[in-house]
Amino acid sequence: MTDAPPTVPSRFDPGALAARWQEAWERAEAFRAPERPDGSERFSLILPPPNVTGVLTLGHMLGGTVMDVFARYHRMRGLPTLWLPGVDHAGLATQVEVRRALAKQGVRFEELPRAEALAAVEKWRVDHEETIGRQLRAAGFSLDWSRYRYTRDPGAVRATREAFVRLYREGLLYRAERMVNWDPRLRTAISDLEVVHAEQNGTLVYLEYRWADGSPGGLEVATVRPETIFGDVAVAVHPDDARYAGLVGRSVLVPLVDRPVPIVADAAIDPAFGSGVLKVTPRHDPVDLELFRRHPELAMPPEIFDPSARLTGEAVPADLRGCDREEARKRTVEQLRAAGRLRRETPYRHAVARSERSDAVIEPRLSTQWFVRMRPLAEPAVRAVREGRVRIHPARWTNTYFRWMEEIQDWCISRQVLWGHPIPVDRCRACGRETVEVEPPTVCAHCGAADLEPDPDVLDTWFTSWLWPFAALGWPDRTADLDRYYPTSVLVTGRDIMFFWVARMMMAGEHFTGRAPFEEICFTGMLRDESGRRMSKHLGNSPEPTQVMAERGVDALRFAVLFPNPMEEDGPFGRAALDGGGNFLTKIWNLVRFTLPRVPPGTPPVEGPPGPEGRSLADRWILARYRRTAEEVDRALRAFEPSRAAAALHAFAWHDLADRFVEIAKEPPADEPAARAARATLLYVVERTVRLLHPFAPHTTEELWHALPHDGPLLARAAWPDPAEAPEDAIAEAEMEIVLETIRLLRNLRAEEHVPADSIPAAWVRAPAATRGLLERERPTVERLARVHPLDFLPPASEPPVAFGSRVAPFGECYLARPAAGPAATETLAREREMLAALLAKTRGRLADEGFRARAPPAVVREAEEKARELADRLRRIDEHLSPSGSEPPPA
RNA sequence: GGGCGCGUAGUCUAGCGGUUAUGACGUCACCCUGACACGGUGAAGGUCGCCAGUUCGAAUCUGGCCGCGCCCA
Repeated sequence: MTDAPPTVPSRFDPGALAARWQEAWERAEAFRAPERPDGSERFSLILPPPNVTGVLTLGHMLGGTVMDVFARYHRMRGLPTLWLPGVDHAGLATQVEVRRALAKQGVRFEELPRAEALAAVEKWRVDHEETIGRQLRAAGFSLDWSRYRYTRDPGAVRATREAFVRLYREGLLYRAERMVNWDPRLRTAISDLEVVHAEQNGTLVYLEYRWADGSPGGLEVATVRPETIFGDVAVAVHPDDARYAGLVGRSVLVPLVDRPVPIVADAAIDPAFGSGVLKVTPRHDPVDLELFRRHPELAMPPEIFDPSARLTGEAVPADLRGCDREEARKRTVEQLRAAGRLRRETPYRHAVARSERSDAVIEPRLSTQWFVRMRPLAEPAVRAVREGRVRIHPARWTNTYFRWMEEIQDWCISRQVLWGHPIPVDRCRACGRETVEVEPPTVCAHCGAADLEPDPDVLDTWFTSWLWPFAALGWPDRTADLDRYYPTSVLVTGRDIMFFWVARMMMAGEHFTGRAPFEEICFTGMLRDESGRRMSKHLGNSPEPTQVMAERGVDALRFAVLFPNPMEEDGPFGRAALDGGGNFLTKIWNLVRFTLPRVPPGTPPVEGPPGPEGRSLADRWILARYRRTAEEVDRALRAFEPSRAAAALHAFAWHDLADRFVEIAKEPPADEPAARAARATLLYVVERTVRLLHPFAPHTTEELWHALPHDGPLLARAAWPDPAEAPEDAIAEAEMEIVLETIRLLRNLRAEEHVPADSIPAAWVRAPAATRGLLERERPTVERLARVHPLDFLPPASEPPVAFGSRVAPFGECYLARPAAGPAATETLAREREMLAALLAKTRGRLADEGFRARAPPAVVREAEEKARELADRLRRIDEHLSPSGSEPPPA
């Protein structure tokens, strides 16, 4: 209840207001999900944990806003709602950051003692964790901080070990020597997904491998990696390649070291590549490795690179040992040239694999790592989507999901880095067997010896992340939260981590809990800058969200990322979008400022729409429009299309409510019941609109709601409006359409006739009785909004007045008295005639078509006939205006 | 190379078989009208990438071509 007339400051200051309400929500624990809620419906989702070391980007703002809209919507609908926050330790990414920071101080991370290195990372983590938390709060996200989790907290540790142990015991984990993607800068294996391929200019080098038996000449072998010749075990040709028929079985000498290797035949060789002879380096090329495995007669290949991809080992000439790949390549080529073994070099464009993390060129490397067998895990995850238990939005990504799942490769999960979850495997020095337990063991499970050596590696961060939807809720324990809020309702994330994370979570969910981890998957688009480039840290074109917030406020930013961006497409973000959001919120602010003085002191909180007593056409119309909008918002939000909901509210609030209804409401009706109804309708629609906008612009609406008569402590916990409480009214909508069209035509005439702004000319409408009745009833509105006076009416059959600007509407004609002498401007009318004539010809053409009459649905034919009749009528009336034979205008 | 998607006013975008193709930004004209100039009113601006086909009817469906983007090799 309000005693004094409530007001809001005339200036909209989004900054101060946001901080105030964020604090109020947190103090009230407004977003704390009930522990043991009643009922069966609930809404839950997890925040995709941002990297603990990073900062929030605008991309996070988009995803977070989408999630917040969903969460706030369902919370207001009364569902127990959990939105769980958390951060990801992002092992490798974090270590890279810390390494870089230390390097600036002249400290080499690799040279620090293990304990010190770990402490440095841990300190970094703690510092940055706070930043992330602050940013998430500043964004206004309605997260349940009481359930905050971190991917290396004790619960996550246990969940990770549990998952590993289960997979191990189920035979879905194995340790094996495989070709992996090796990052020589970070000196660790990484997964296929962390590798990016890019075209690059290189050189194809043609080498001469001379005959081992001393015959003159040799074979020409093309390679882009001459420095790897020391790892060769063979050269290979295609078995059907006539050029080399009969040579298979002979041997050639590896240049520079003159080690003999055999010539083998293999169908995988492309005869068109280079000379059709390929060197075989099994430890450093996946294709070569496969070939090697098909040829058991070949010798075990030598290792020629150390973990930093520097040449090493007996097979490498002493003077090249210790060189990195670039250096080695240069020097090898020089030496080959000097030795006369370099036949030629040609420019060559080829795809180079780089580490996503360090940008280092990947060195394919045969090494011993832990792998997850993915195929058995993929099947249930595919089935969940195929059977419709999980739906992907936009649906077209479903195919991509299936395709990746079908071609899935085993997942390399061991990393040779310091920071992360240690691989929970201990090897017994006594018996050599592995002990794999959830609780860290002290003795060997097989021989009981207390001489255990832990596995030196750590797990890929995603090995914890893929458990997150249930691990963050307490798994492997059967907690109340897990019981209540799992599976989660929806996952919102970017398409870029569909394979990294989404698909793997699906697999983990199905495997460890027997259920898919979410019911819906929503992929958001990517934000692009004003010149259309994708925003990325790399390009430096992604502004810092907190800075953008400082410009127009957090709500403006939320609107800016959401409103112009349909979920399925990448969307532009820039000045225009931000201004669009800010301007809209200013509009809403002023809408409430207009409303407040019209709310009498002591007005109780809005409970429903005002009764029908005294309702004007405009009142009925705005209620009907409001209802349509509220229904569309509900529909869109349930269809996971938040930007459509935002667009519907934007259009309604600005154009129907502010531009039309408020303009009409400025002149209250003379009689008290009607005036009361108008005020009550205004208050009702404005209050409800503020509610509907709350999920999109929570801070601004919270502030405004408190200025309006309200009930309850916070809008964030207030009820979502039921659209059906407002009456539908198709008649009011149709009638109002005629009134607004009349106003538009008269305003149009004013502009065309250059009527001065302060002049109020007379106007006439010639229309059939029903329309005339309607416009007579609404005369004050038309007169005021069109700025004409008086508005009079002409009978339908009357001669049209001459020398007046005129417009022809479907329902009648509008005339405006011109203030000055001179011919009426008829260009617009003539242009309209032209357009209508063309349309009429087209419509008549259709009607003349036998096929159309025979095959089109009768309703469509009838519609066309109606259209033709109406167009002919309007044309006739326009012609009357253009060549008037009419009488003098009636007296003004 | 394989797959997926997208080409609609200067820019971004809605529509995805049947009205005069939607809205925003920008542009032009008029207006500081009593919540808002971060505003109001009005206007201009489009052979819906190109070519065939299906259909009584195509921006919308199909095929081809051209251009662009993304993912996977």
